[in-house]
Amino acid sequence: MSSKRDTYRATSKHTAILNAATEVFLKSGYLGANMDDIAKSSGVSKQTVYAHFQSKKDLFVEVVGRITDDASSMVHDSAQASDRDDDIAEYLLSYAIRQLTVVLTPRIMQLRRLVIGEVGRFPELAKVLYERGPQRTMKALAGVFERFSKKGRLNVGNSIVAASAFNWLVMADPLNRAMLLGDNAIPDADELRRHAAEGVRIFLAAYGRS
Amino acid sequence: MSSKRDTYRATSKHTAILNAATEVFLKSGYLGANMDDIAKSSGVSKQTVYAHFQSKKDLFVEVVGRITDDASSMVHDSAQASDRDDDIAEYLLSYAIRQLTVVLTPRIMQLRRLVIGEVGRFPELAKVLYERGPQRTMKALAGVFERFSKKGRLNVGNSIVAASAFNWLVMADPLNRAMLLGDNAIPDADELRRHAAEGVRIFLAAYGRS
DNA sequence: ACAAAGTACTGGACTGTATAGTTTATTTCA
DNA sequence: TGAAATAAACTATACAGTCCAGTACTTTGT
Repeated sequence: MSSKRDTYRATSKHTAILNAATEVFLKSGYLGANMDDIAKSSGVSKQTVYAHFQSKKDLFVEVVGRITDDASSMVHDSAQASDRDDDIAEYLLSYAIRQLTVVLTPRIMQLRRLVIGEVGRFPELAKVLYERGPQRTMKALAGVFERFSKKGRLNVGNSIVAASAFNWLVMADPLNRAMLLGDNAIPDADELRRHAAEGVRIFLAAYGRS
Repeated sequence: MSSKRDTYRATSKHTAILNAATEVFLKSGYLGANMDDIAKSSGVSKQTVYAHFQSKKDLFVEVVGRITDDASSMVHDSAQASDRDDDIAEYLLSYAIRQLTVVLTPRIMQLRRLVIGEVGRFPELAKVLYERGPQRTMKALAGVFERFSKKGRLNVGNSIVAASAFNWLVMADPLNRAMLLGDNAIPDADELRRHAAEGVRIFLAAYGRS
């Protein structure tokens, strides 16, 4: 806790450790990872690792927290051009494709697997991943839908319900396939686009106004 | 391999070991589980465990395979009353509720977490889980949809695409919540019914014929 | 029926290895 | 000179898998 900068402990080593630990944990899981490996692969002595992080658990929590944050902002940074009066179908399609493209990467898939496998040991991490992942996405979408709805361009009762429907219409199938079948099951850009388009079509059939 | 019944090795102990191992693996994960615990909790000596199963890996594979099979048949055994000329909405709703009720149990959720966490070490198990889970469901649904479609009561292009859409409209949100937020996030029967109804509504808006 | 022979099982000690975290003596560098 | 870092040895524990000596059960031949 408190501050890692109590004295002049090198920032570069701190991040070197975090980076190495990230790779090791992603590859081997929490129990499978080993602190000697992490130290060696950070180019740092084991003692230094323990100078920067109190324990394996602490290190793991920081690692997962950091990737989760990074991934979350990657998803939500680009584009928020919500209010444009363009074709709604167009808007939803590009939203869907961006979402799919960002989330369906080996790294984020592996993070999900890791966190899900450790729900028992680290329930907090999974909760945070849910909040910064699906939940954050759905809240953002719900806001957009409400605005569209007020302009009479969408017919949405409960905007959160609609957002969840849209989100999972788009994400669920490829996400679940990739989770269980591995990175080879990640669809290519073409398939992604077709899948996203069908999701948009279904959504607009249920919530559209025209 | 070959046969466990080469001689008169007791079936009761075999299943006692499997049952105990199931609990231990579900609770602690693959690496977290420990063969002494499994032996003790089977009421059997460690030597006997190794007489019935060659190694921890073998035992794990059998355990996961067995729960997967059980779960899969639980989902697919009850009801296949497809061709009845009832209300389609009614049919879909009951299908959805049954599916949700069977899958959203702590045991099956924990199995999914376990298998997902071990995709790296045991990719085959995850593949089998996918095939006997979502894939099997979607194939069955696709068959039903095609029949409805031929009778002109549904307007489905690619039946697999439609089946996937329906399946995930119904399953994705509660499944993902429960995966990450734990068993407390499993919705009660009322919530389940409302969620299923909205899924059916969306699906019929896109694929219905009326 | 009965005994001999083989098979299953037990309990516990044992081997070998892995690994989280600590300690110590030494070196680097500001 | 003094904090930060290093390397390497060390502690303590955990655990997969094996070995062994002895007990109990099942089968088979008579």
